[in-house]
This record gives sequence, structure tokens and C-alpha cells, in this order.
Amino acid sequence: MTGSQETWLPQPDLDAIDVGTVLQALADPVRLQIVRALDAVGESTCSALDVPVKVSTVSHHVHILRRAGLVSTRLDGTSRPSRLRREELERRFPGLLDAILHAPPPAPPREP
Amino acid sequence: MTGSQETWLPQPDLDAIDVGTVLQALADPVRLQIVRALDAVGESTCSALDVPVKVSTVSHHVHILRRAGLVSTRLDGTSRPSRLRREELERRFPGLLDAILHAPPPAPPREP
DNA sequence: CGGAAGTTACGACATTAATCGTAATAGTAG
DNA sequence: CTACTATTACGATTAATGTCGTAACTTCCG
Repeated sequence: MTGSQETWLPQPDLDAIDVGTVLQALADPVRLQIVRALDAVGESTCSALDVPVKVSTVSHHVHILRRAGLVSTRLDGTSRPSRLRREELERRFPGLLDAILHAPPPAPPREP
Repeated sequence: MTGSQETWLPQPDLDAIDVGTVLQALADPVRLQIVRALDAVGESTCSALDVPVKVSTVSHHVHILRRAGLVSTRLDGTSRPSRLRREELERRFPGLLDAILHAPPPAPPREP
């Protein structure tokens, strides 16, 4: 049919992931920024992400996100674009990802 | 009427709290355990919580949770019982606390 | 086949954070 | 007023973790 036959980097079964692992993965500001960026663009490689750290560090963070079950990475030639595991996460932790991604930004401190 | 006149430890305005701060506070296993315990019993002091660390460490973790806007602490004589800021958290981050507290435990790895 | 580009694994360094023991503080009962 | 209890602030130690530079690896294209 489609003949897509895509290959993916090995990723954990979400049922075996504890919610604490997910929270720990999302605790880092850079990783949260990566998750938000992936939510916005849908799919991206490490080098294409606009984050204030070096590419090798981005790769490290994406690796942690993948181990925590948050993203899946596709093999496409020399490129390895990653995306959020939306549907699976919604089934495993209903409402969690949405609650985090749609959280309103903090109000600035009141100035006199 | 009731004349309760309760006093509380200073706590931040939830509107000024970033979701990243909340996630970072919940990232530690001990703190997540504390939050679950408070969810179960409603209110508790540091020394009454059943966690595998010393009381001074529990106090440290509760302090972090309070700074992150997750718990509020009441002054009651020599006792300082803390509780979750449920309603406020629900208004600030709808669905977040429930998603975390009601997350199903991980499935054990398949054994042959 | 060989050069070029993108990605990640590896090792090292710096920073952060968790934990504990002890001391200081505040309230309560006798 | 004094002894006792509960809590937290403080300082020190140890364990994690984020960051980077470099090298190795894979794929694509001429």
C-alpha cells in the first residue's frame, strides 16, 4: 500500500513508565522548551530546534525525553526527526500533556 | 462566629508561578510521595508523614513545595500542618494535579 | 569510491540539589 | 518560670545532572 516502512529508534513501552519519570523529564527548562517546540512544529531534528544550548546538548535532552516515553524518533536518512507521542501519552496519562502544554504563562509581578 | 482566625505561612501567588516550577517541584520522588500522602490524608505535619528520609529533610521538601505553590501551611500552636492547594491549583493549571495524582502505576516488565 | 554533512556517543567539567546532624526558635503544659 | 515537644534554619557533605568539545558513525551525493 503506502510502502512507507518507516524505522524508529527503540523506545520504551509507555505502560512501564512511571509518572515520576515523566515529571523528571519535564522538569528541565530546556527540555520543556523542546517539548513545546515539538508541540508547535509537529516534528523536528535536534539541530533545527531553536534552543539556547549546543546541538550535542540538545541530542542529550532528546535522548532523555525518549527514554521517558515522551518523544519518538524516526530514521530518515541522516536525519532523525522526533515528535511527541501524543495519543499514547493521552491514553497512559490522560490530560497530563495538555495540562502542561496549555498552562497559561505566569503573570508578571505587580509593579506600583 | 467561629473565631477561627487562622494564620498561615507566607505563600506565593499562584498566578506568578510558572508551570516549570511546579514540574520541577514534583520531579523529586520524595516530594511526589509527600504530595500523594497529603492528597490521601488531607493535612499533615512534617513529622507525621511516612517518608524514608529524616524530618529535617521532609521540612526542606515541604518548603520547596510551598515555594512552588503546591501546598499551604497553617500555624497551629507548635504544629504546622500542610495541605494541597487543590482549588487554586485547579484554577491555575486545570487538570494538572488530577492527572498526576490519578496516574495509574506502571505495569511490571513482562517476565517469560 | 570518496568527500561532506548531520547526528550521537563519550569523557570531562561545573553547577545544582538532596541528605543529614545539630542548633536555634516558638509554643505548651505543669 | 522551666522543662519539654515540634519545627525549621544552617552548614557541610555527597550524589546527580546539565553543559560542552571532540570524535566516531551513518547516510547522501557527486
